[in-house]
Amino acid sequence: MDVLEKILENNNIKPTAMRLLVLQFLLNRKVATSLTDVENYFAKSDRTTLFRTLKTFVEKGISHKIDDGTGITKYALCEDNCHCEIDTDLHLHFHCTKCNETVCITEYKIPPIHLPKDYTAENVNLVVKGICDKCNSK
Amino acid sequence: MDVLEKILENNNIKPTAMRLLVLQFLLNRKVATSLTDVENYFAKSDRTTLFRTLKTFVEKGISHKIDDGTGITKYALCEDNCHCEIDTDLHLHFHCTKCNETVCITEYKIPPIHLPKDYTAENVNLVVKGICDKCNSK
DNA sequence: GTAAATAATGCACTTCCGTTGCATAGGGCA
DNA sequence: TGCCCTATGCAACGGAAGTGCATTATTTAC
Repeated sequence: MDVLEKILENNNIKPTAMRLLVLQFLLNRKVATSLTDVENYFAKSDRTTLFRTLKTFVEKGISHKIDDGTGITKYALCEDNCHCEIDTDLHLHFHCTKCNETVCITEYKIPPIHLPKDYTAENVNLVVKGICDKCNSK
Repeated sequence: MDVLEKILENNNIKPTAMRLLVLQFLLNRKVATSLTDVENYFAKSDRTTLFRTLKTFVEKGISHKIDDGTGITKYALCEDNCHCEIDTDLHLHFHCTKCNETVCITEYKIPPIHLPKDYTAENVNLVVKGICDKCNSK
């Protein structure tokens, strides 16, 4: 059986043609992807379908939403060693203001956050903006 | 001269009636404020004017934009001991998922962020979601 | 003081993105 | 084959940010 199909079925997602294509697209991209990105790539398909496909991926846990401060929701598949889908994990995302791409940086961990008394943390979103490695080496 | 006027004039903002009112409103609120919040409070005024007032405040440096992950842009005046308007400062914002309010937490600093090679950080946005002190003590 | 210039305000409208409702198509199963 | 459930596609909605332009207010020049 196809690797892509396996990924979907392992997460209780019926492997339709569209979903396999979107999954492959996300796998090939190393950066966080917006609905519009997917939409532009699959010009033939409907936005709603793609929207719901991404939503399904998030709900089933093979992808996670990223809020990188641009106001546009991004999606990224978690790598094997990335546990971004777990609420208690600390997400570190880097948004390059030059190429406008957002990447999930998994190799550097976020130090624990200290909060004032009586505050309870459920989720942490850390977005660093700046220039990415590719743009810096140009 | 009025304190409010002084604040505006010190930052090269012409102190119009509307701006003074918005400034006062922001001063009284201890939490981050969205355009809609201001709009609802000043029902008589036009949204565009309020939008541009907030924009002016940000441009002139007496307020800063907050992206708390709700998708709605918030604004907050910096307190005297808060340097949120400077790019190099590390912003820590707390969004309560119960009362839906976002506050600027200035008393706890963010540890320095380590990035992979060739990444340059210009700005850091850290949003912690959870339950705030008020909601926790209810 | 009047006129011209500049800035602020208000209204209308646009755009963008996320989202939902509903009808249709497709695939699995009795 | 026929039924059912899910996925898909089309249309439309809604919220929020933002823009263009005419009007009003305020400052500046004469």
